[in-house]
Amino acid sequence: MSTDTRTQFVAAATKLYAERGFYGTSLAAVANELGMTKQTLLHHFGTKEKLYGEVLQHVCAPMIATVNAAQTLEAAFITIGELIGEAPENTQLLMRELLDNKRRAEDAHNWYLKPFLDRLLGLLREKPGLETLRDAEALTLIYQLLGAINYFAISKPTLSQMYGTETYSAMEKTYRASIERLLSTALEMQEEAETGA
Amino acid sequence: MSTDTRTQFVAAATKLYAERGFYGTSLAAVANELGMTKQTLLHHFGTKEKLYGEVLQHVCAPMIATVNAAQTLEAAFITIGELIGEAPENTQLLMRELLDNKRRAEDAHNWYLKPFLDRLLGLLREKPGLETLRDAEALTLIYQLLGAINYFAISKPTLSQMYGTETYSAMEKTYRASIERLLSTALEMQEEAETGA
DNA sequence: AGCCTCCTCTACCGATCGGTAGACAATATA
DNA sequence: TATATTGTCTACCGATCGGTAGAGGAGGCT
Repeated sequence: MSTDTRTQFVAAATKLYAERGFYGTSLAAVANELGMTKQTLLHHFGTKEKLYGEVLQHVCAPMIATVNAAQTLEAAFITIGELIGEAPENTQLLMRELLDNKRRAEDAHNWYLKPFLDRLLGLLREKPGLETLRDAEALTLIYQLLGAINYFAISKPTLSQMYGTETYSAMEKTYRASIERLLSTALEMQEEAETGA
Repeated sequence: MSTDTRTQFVAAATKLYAERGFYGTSLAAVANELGMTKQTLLHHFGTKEKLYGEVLQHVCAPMIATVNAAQTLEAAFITIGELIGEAPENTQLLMRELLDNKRRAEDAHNWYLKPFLDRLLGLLREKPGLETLRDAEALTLIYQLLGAINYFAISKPTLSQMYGTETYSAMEKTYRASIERLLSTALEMQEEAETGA
């Protein structure tokens, strides 16, 4: 079975796919990370696409588990932020997938994160006054927050170079508090709009 | 000179780089879009990297011009939203650049959008009470908004597939109003935090 | 012993990659 | 007419791509 070798390959592939993207990462490069040949890699995974599929699942699983365990929307977003901080390369990989999956529309990849989004929608609807929020409004709200978090996460190299690493780490410190304020305010606004309408 | 052929090439390259990324786009594919050979393309641009550089400049220029023309931060974000709506592939391309430029850190590419960000910072500091806002706080605020807008823009295919095109177009309708609310609320919050501290 | 499954390897395939060299036609300049 | 510049082309280069075929070692099972 050698689950060990497989998981090592998946970890190395995650790193490289995140850094260079699917097309920028060769099988030989992934195998080289472990000092092995690409043929060994192919023996375990069959094709490059299948390897990518496993990587995607491996990246999505902890995120889905995290939001499923969260009791409130606020808690969910806090743990999401922590996950991103621990493994920024996962965020990078998912962002690339978001950009690419127009072309792989028919594949199953797209759906890996649907439970994640559905859980966030569910948590949002548990808020008093928002039980009957429609998909469009709820998704809009959640996407604003996800966008703010994820975009910041992938901008580290750019921001560090433009404004210096000191400025960037200062941003990191204020960002979490800022996101929490954004979340609570967005919820209040949404609530008002609902009851007002 | 034949500026015409060059601009045609740049337009075709923009489209393909946005869709497939730098590594997923071959010179032959770009040339094929105009029914020409890759050698003709190379004759005009020298290397693939140089073509990419011109594409990047061509994408950044209208965004910088737009925010420079804007009188207020709100107006700037509204026109940014319109630009993204008109040419979503440009957003896609810039997002890819954001993911990739960790590797091209030393190149000049990264700096194409710095005037854009600096202008937004300047507009933010024109707000009463925010004149002395530090870079970190100001950038955090702006990045949340840019993140929310851009992330939504590149999620169209995914969201359309997951929740249907009707839900997505409903989101599009509410998104702009939602962003404006987010912006005004963020400004209020920031103002309070400043004066309170 | 013999067999079998798992794993890693060398060697190779056709296709495609970015890039080079140089022929040829068209236009402009003199 | 002769020359120079520009633009497009065919033909080719070495490198690398994803993937295939098959040899052979290591260890467990009967």
